[in-house]
Amino acid sequence: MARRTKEDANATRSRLLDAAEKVFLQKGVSRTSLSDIAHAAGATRGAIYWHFKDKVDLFSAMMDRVTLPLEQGFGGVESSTCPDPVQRLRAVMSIVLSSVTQDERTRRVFEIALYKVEYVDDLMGLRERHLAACDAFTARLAVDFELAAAKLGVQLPVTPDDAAIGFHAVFDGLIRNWILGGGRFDLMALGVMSTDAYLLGLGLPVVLGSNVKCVPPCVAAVEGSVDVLGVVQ
Amino acid sequence: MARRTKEDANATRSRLLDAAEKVFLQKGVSRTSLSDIAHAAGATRGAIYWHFKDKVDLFSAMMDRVTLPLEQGFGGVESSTCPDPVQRLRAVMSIVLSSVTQDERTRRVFEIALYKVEYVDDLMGLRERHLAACDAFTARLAVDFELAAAKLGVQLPVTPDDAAIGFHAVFDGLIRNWILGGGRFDLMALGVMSTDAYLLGLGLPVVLGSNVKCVPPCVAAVEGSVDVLGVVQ
DNA sequence: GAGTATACATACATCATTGAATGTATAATT
DNA sequence: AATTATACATTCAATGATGTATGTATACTC
Repeated sequence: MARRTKEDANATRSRLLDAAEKVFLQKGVSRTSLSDIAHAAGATRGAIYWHFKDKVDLFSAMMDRVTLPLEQGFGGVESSTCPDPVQRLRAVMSIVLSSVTQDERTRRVFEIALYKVEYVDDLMGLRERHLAACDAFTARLAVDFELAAAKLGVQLPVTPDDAAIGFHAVFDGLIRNWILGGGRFDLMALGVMSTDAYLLGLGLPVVLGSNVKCVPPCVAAVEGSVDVLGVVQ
Repeated sequence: MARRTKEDANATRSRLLDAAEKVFLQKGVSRTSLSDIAHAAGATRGAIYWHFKDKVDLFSAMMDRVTLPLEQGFGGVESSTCPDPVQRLRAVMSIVLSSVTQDERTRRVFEIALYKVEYVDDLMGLRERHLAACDAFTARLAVDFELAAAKLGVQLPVTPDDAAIGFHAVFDGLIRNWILGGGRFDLMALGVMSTDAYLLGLGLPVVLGSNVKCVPPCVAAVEGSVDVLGVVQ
């Protein structure tokens, strides 16, 4: 065929990424050939090799479409908009869960990242990046745990770091099982209850299942909230 | 070569499974060829095709070596040996965590199941089986949550089923992150603390981090304890 | 309006993997 | 002791998948 305008090219790129999402989810990353993706996008492998270096590059771009805006929006819950550290912890959790439940693309990419790809070789870089994001996320959580304990004058039974790891594990596990089961339970409701129970058990005063306050408006728009990669696994 | 004795054949089969574990962990399931495994086992593909139908069959056999004994030993924590439902919940969790931390093979196979395989096509049967085990596991947890609430005369803030899902999510998430990070934190200690905090937050009386009692002797032997598949994801 | 870079499509060569077919030496059976 | 089934090893044909090379039509530059 022929050369398209810049917008056409971008549209093609998006169609390729959309197709990749679809086919990756169906067949798994390793079992889908570039030909599969090209066909699903109504194009040929030529288009893929023009826009991307190889399959790993394509996969990374697909992930970036979801994770980058989420990493960007990490500041959604700032101390300015949400002064109480405990409520901030609850807000962060709520934001992550809503991004998974509300945004279809986020959910699909999560499912791919969780169950349809093997973290080896070329994809190992992704694992490292993920681990780093995970660390940054728990580090941020740890700060709020420490602030909360100090503010309330309570002594946590564990270090802030450990408290953060456990907190992270709660909704990490919930998200995984929610996706595995195809959304068989109310992720938002159970997520709030479970993390509240955890916080309460650590000695932080929360009313079980009470409304999550100080969630910024951006949550309604779902896009862009908090580092979700740090939650995936 | 020539025909071996029955024991020789079984030894070969075991060596093939050992090699599969090793190579799957290194290269991921889809990227390892049967030739890779055969070579690692000091054999040829002929041996593999003799003992197994194909790669999926080999993979299933490898999983069975770990999961079957664990599914078998589900009764490790019976009401006879552990009469208190809350302590039973803690014991079950403790058993699962110790099997992961103590048994090298279990840990390896968990890592493969979590990060080195794609749940698609042929492997979908495994996903279904896993989901069923997961359901059975949470159903059992739910029973103890209900018994605990009744025995203590407390009203849980959630249904027993939801309490079980959350409980499961806690150490499911912990195990995942522990494996991802290569064992960077004390899984046993953090697992006990986190689940205790969760139970306490739900209104069940536990002393945070107290010793887990009524763990049967079989835990020391690690092998065979509880349905771990229901924990994997 | 000629040339060039762009945005792909098509064609090709290479390589790896698979399943099956066949070979074969020996343990078990009689 | 002859036969047979076993436990593999070896060989073969077929299939894709990949990366690259090349073709080509058109948008853009001058």
